[in-house]
Amino acid sequence: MSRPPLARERVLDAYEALLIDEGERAATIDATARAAGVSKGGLLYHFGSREALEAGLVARLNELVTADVEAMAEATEGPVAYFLRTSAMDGDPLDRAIIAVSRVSQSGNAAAADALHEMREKWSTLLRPHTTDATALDLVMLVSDGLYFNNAIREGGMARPVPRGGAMDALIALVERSTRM
Amino acid sequence: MSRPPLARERVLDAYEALLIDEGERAATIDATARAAGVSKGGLLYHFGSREALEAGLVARLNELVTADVEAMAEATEGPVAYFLRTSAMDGDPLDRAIIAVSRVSQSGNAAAADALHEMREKWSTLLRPHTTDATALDLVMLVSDGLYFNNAIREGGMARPVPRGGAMDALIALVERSTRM
DNA sequence: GTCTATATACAGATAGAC
DNA sequence: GTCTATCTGTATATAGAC
Repeated sequence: MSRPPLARERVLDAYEALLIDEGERAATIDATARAAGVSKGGLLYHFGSREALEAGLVARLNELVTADVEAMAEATEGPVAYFLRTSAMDGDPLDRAIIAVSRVSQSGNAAAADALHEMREKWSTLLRPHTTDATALDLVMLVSDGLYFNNAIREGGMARPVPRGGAMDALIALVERSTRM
Repeated sequence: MSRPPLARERVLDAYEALLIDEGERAATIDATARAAGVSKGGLLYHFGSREALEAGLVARLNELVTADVEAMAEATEGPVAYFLRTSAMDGDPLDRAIIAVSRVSQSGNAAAADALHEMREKWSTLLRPHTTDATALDLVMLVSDGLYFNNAIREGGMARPVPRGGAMDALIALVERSTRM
């Protein structure tokens, strides 16, 4: 919590952006250093290896998840609506961390995969009392996953198939009609 | 259609498996050649570059999508149920192709991203007449995306959060109650 | 059609100057 | 804390033998 050095955060931001925008192969230490405006050696002072860089991203995700679960529990529109709405918040720090960590997990990083699974567990635990049964919970979780997946595979200038604005409100209403306690 | 050389298909299978199991960074030409049981030079005779390898995978996806859309249109349980059920068919050639191509699309391969979008378009077009409105169609598509996403991020020995067997039947029934014409 | 050998480039990581 | 220089391994791709 003792706020970390600025450069460290800038490096993490750059690495996250590269993972999201250009994929894991493009997110090299070299490219990350350039994007963050430091040299390779400078980066490696903060993160001694590529693995350490990945671990830093996972740690950031865990912090954001903790805050998100707290906010979800207290949301005035209820956890289900809050959960679905925030599953498609493009550019949101949590959403960016999730997409970046899911890219890292695809290379076989077990800690990254575990973090994603634990996040899902926390969400299900919180949402379970607000859904009629296990099937309804499955539905809510899968719609959220679908929103992330679409955020994750979108192309540069291409219009996204994810419902926005009024369409998102309608979707939330439909899911709540189908699943809410 | 004039059936392609066996070695070519084996190379494509190996590349697909590496992308799914170890991610794009591990799916190098060298590793693919080894997994397919040919030398690097042998592989490069069939696919002259990494891009050609990616293009081969996209072509395979397009063929499988065409066949899938036909099967969906004729499914006795109706297209919606067929669509959801086959969205989580682990090990199915189409599902494997989708996951592999989605990995490739993350490195910025535009043809791969386009193929995925066109696939989604074909599915929506076919499903639209079988759903009550645009929101219901969104719901069906997002549940399917969620099923793929979970297939895609699963870990080695880890139990998957995707509904199977009876849970899948229950999910399909719930979605159909909520969305069907 | 498949191989080995090789050229070229780039990735990750270390050493040591400032 | 940040840099440059450098080592080592590995990736893509080509050339040419079989």
